[in-house]
Amino acid sequence: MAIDHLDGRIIVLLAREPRIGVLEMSRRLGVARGTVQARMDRLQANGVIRGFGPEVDPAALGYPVTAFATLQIRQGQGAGVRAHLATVPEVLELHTTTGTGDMLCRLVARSNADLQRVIDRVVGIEGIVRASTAIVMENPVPLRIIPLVEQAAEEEE
Amino acid sequence: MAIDHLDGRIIVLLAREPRIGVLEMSRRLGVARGTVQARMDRLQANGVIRGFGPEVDPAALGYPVTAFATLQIRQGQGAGVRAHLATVPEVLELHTTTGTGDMLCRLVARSNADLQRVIDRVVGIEGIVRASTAIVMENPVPLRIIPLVEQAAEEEE
DNA sequence: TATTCACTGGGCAAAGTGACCAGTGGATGC
DNA sequence: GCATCCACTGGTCACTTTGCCCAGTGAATA
Repeated sequence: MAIDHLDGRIIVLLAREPRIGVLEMSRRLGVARGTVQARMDRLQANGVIRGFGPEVDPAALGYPVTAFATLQIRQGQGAGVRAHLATVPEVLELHTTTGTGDMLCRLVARSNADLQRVIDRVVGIEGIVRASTAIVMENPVPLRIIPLVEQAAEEEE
Repeated sequence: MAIDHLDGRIIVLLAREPRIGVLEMSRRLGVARGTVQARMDRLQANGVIRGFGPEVDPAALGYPVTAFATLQIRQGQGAGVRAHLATVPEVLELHTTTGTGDMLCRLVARSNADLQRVIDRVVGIEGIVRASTAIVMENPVPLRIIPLVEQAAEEEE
């Protein structure tokens, strides 16, 4: 789906001040309220904006340790491993990737010691051949989308 | 920060129906409006809820390819590399991890072919010794937080 | 030329918001 | 035992925003 400049400004504005209302947005952007409303409906209908869920900080919840685990899966065991990992709350994200039948998952834990428990639970299923874990120290670029939105909006001018 | 059962229910409710208002939440949860309001203020003040930014789907924006790149950095060049990667819109996320002075970054691209351009741009700076990239095929567990919130809430009953 | 489409600017009732208030019950400290 | 603190309740208030409607305009398209 193509995004124009106004769409881009709407998304960026939403990202910067999420609690802003449609009326206030229309004032800031200098367009009619109905326009903003229609654009937002379209963006959501097209799946560009998936939702407005609360961004929860795992660290504030007591899970300050983040790690990425690369898993090597035995042929044909992928489905079982996926289902297993989905049941572990500390698995925040799971991807299957190219390479030697690998998966990559994002984990959190209460401490470095606790991470051992999480990993034990993660690998506690048939089908995982090998797991290698990298603990996150810093997060210089937290998950972001604004630069990409701006680029996408410019390309459709 | 400790989270109790009511906090947990508030977050889960918000995650499921993000556009819900304080009044409607208080009705669903069976508590007074002021209580929900006070809890939300506290959750945000404590950083548990970071915000309510729109969740934008890169695929819908025209970037359907996701990849993770592991970068090996030459000693002492970390700062420069970080700054460089922050300027690349396709870099959605960057972590420094344990291991041999490594970084892990999440990339998106318009196609597999376009990924080459993105990677060239990523590694186009002094200080990156080696980059290995894994392309994401499936995403069986998209970034989620609800199970963790529920676990954290139960532990504080 | 006729039609379609996005946008404007306006108006309406209904609902939600932020801000208050007094009252209640439980836990804590003296 | 008693006073104090705190979170919660249930209510009010003025104000703003929402969702929904409308007719009119200008640009692009058939």
